Amino acid sequence: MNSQFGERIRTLREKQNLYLRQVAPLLEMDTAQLSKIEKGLRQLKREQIPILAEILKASSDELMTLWLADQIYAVVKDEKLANEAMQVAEKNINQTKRKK
Amino acid sequence: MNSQFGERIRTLREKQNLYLRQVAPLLEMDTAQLSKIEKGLRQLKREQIPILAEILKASSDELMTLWLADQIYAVVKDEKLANEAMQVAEKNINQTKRKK
DNA sequence: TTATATTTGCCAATATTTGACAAGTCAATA
DNA sequence: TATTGACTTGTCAAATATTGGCAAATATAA
Repeated sequence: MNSQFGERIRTLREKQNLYLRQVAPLLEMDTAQLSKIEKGLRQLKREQIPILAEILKASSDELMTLWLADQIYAVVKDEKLANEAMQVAEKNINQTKRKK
Repeated sequence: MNSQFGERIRTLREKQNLYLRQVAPLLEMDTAQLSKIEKGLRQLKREQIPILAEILKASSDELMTLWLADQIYAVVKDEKLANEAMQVAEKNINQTKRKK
């Protein structure tokens, strides 16, 4: 639970008036799995994000951002040093980028 | 490779003039494993961080922060949306904190 | 060469995540 | 209250990923 990505794709799906039963097969899974994904109990595969974005007529970048944010959140939730760790990580990312 | 945590504990170990062979048994592992951890090829278990901090006479919080930063980095490295995702995640963390 | 420290490669053991299915809840409505 | 449709939940084997342990390789110094 507590999944930004899951909440977002549920909202988008409902906005498109689509049922789980309609969307799930397009992602080659059953409704139970997609239901769990929307509730944050399972992870959508990274490479399926663009596919789902198209189905839901949404921005792939937006969904990818939320999906990544969920992964990060899973690492640091309940950590008292979460913010410090994020700062260090952010620095590393931007340094790596600069080197390219 | 590319592990802040690993680099740091190697530096600390060398500063204490300790060999892998001396430290590894205190963590109940062999030198090969600890070597890989220092090179970022394996992860130290989260619960072993305080133990290692004591051995190296270092700050447990500092090591924990670097360890967490490595986990975050593993998620977002190579992601063009890394920074956006970090911002979203950071917001979630601080909202969760506030609710407590 | 020998000795010591570290590294690397391999693979079985262990742990984690996923896929698939069945059974369950819930709400609407006949 | 029985039925239907949408969604949810639980279970568990299968698929994946990670780790532990060992042996061999490398490196450096004497």
